[in-house]
Amino acid sequence: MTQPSFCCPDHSGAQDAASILSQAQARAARLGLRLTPVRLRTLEMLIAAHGALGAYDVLEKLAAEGFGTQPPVAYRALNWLVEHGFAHRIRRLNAFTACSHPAHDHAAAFLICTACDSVTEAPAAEVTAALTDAAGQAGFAIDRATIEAVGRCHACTGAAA
Amino acid sequence: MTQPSFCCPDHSGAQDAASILSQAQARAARLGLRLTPVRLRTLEMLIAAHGALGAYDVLEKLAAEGFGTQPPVAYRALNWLVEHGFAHRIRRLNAFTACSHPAHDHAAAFLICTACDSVTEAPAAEVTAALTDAAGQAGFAIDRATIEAVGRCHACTGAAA
DNA sequence: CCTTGACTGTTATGATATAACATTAGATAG
DNA sequence: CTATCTAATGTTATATCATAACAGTCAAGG
Repeated sequence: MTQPSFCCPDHSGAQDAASILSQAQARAARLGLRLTPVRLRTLEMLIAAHGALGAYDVLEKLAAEGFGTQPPVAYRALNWLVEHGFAHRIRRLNAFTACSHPAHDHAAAFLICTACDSVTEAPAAEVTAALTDAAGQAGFAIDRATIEAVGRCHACTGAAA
Repeated sequence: MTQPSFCCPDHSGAQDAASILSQAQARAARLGLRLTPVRLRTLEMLIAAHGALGAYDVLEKLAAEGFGTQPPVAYRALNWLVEHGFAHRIRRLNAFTACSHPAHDHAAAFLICTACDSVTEAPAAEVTAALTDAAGQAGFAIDRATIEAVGRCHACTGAAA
C-alpha cells in the first residue's frame, strides 16, 4: 500500500490538515476523550496520508517512532479513532482514513479513485436518507451503513482517457 | 461463521430458492456463461444459506463433495459468480451471498441483521442515484458502489427489545 | 491428431485481524 | 504519600482471509 504521487491539490492534504487536527483535538477535549500519543500520531498519519492507510502501514510507522511493534498496537489505535469519530474504516480497501469533519457527527460516503488511490469523504445525508427509506420498506432498522464508491476522481477523469 | 436457526420465513430461503436458481441458469444460458459443476454447487450453497457464507465455509462444503480442497477452488468459483452477476460480495462480513434477482443487472444495497445474521438484498436504485449525484458534485465518476447497512431485520426488531 | 484455451486442481505464501495475557502509567480514595 | 484501581500499552501466539504461481485435464476446432 505505497502512496502514489499527488494527483491534485485537493489530495495533497496540506491545506486543511492542521484544521482537521485541531477540530479533532477540540472534539476530544469536548467529549473528554483521551487522545494519547499513539492515537494522536496515528491520527496525524491518517490526516497526512494521500489515500487510506492499511493497519500494517500505520504499524510500521509507529514502530519506527518507538511505539509498539505488534499488530494490536495499530489496530487498537485505529479502532479507537473509528469508534470515536476521528477516522473511518474503508472496507473495500481494508484500510483507514481520517475523518475530514471530526467536529460533528455525520453520515459519510467514500469516493475511491482507482487511478490515484485517493479517498474522498463526501456528504451523504441524502444517500443515507434514501437508504434508510429503502431499508424501512423492508422493515429493516439501520444502525450504521457503509457507503463506498469506486471510480475516478475529478483530477483523474480529466487526466486519463 | 455458523448459521443460526431461522428467524422468520423470509429468511428460510425455501420459497424462492428454486426460482432464483432457475433465473440464474436462464441468465447463464442467455449470456453463454458456463455454470460448471463447482460454480453451480457454490451458487446453490449461497442460495440455500440463511446469511452470507465465507469463502472457507464454501470451500469446506465443496471439499466434502469431492471438489478441490484448497482456497483458490472456492475463491475462483465465488469471484466468477460475483463478476457475472450471480452473487454479491459482502465486504463488511468478508462473505458472499447469492444475488436474489439474477435475471437482470441492478444496483443493490445489503441489509445485515446483527441479531439473526441474515443478509437481505434491497433495491437500491434511488440510493445509487443519490450517491451518483453526491459524487458528481465532487466531480467524481462512479464505476461501482458498495452499500451495506447493519441493523435489525423486520423479524428481529419485533422479537427483541 | 494435436493445439488451444478455459477450467480445475495443487503447493506455497501473503495479508489482514484478534485472543489472551503481562506490564505500565494516571487517577483517586484513604 | 501511597495503595489501589482502571485505562492504556505492550507482547506472544494464532486465527482468518486471500492470492500468486504453476501442473494437469478436457472439450472444441484446425
